[in-house]
Amino acid sequence: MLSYTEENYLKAIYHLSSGGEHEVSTNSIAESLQTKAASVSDMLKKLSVKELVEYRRYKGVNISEEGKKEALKIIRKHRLWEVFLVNNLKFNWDEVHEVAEQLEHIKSPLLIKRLDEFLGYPSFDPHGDPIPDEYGVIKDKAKILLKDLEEGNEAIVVAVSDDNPAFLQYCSKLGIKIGTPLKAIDKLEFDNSMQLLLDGDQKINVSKEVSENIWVTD
Amino acid sequence: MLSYTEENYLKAIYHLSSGGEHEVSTNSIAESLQTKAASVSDMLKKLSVKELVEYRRYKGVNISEEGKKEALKIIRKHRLWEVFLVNNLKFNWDEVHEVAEQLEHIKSPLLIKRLDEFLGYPSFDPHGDPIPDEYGVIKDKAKILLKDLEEGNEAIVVAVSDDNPAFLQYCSKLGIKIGTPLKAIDKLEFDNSMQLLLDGDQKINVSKEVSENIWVTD
DNA sequence: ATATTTTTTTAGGTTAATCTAAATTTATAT
DNA sequence: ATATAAATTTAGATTAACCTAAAAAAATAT
Repeated sequence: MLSYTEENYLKAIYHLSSGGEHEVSTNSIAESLQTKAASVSDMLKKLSVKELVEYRRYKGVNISEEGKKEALKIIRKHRLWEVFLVNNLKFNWDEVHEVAEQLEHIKSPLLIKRLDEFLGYPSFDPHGDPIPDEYGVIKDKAKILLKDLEEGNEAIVVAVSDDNPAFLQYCSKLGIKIGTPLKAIDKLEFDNSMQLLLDGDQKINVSKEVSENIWVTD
Repeated sequence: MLSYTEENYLKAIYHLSSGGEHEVSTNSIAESLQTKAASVSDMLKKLSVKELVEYRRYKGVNISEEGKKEALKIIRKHRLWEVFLVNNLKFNWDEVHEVAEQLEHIKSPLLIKRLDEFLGYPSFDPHGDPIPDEYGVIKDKAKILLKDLEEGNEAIVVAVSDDNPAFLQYCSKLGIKIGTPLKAIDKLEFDNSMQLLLDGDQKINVSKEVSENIWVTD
């Protein structure tokens, strides 16, 4: 049985490795979990003994297949709960992350099976992130970062970063949500901001920070 | 902010004192939480410093007003989640306690407000226990233990103990649920068992253990 | 009333998860 | 190629929650 803390480490490692493809550094884990590198070193040894990661001192870690399976279980729970909070409990999309961070650790396979059923087997959470199925399989849409959308091209918003409430509130204010059609009018060199046409009528300017946290279909 | 453990202690003390009326002994807390008396002594000192209980060495504890408030918040959450699990996720009444023991510790006032709303402001959980309102006020029905129902008297099942799945499964098997009408036909001296007429047609015999875990309206 | 039993507390230790500071390894820059 | 910087690990503490064993207090039984 994994502890709350072990689950959080696995989730962080999974995300930092973009699903297990890359090696992850001790410092990046520490930063992501708001803790110290020394604490991470300790935990990596522990996860390594449990064969959830492959760890060589000073060389970073790779998540193992078993570790990935565990991470995906937690991510599945997190995203299903987010759907519940938004669809059924009328939470705004900026209010769900923190609560889902708690709910994702509830241990009950039956609960998740029934919640999934209750929600109608959703494929995406309120921020456009794909929900792994019960076997951990993710069926995601092809997407690119808004900042990489070329000038003149049109696209549709399919996902946004989920962990910064202020960012999500700002998106709402701008009128950006999942499904919003937009066009890249102009990209400004000096500050890397972008001019966008939203919904075919509204012209807005978004900073680099914003365009790096929104994904669109090409 | 209370820890998971502190919350469990407060809840146990509240229940053992039947809502703050009685003094609670160290040993009874230890037994109820499946831990050792030494651990309880430590925790009581801690809760006492936080003024959640009034504690005098060797004299047991009384829960304070503040402690009672916290306990009721947790009990409210526990019971609301049980309603959700049974009404919406189709859990059986014997499957909800363990999961609710986890869910009750989720910290989000908005979540509970919205859950309550979503559920239609229920007053009782699936085992007939009253759900404290947002101010901690409990409106319970008058009820007596089935074992105290006098021979010849009729009554209706209004509550059952919630924490033993095997007991709840047995009740289901016997046909005992909330709302079941019954009549005390006979009380047997030698083993303290009772003969009951269920739903006006079915004759069953229940042990002392069973009749001490069912409440009825007199 | 005193001895015995029971209950409770204290003393001292363990484990998981954290930390700081120092040591070590790896990476980078001249 | 070697010095410096950066990243990482180790060493050693700390805290919360637990434990066992011994001591102390309270309850009980003769």
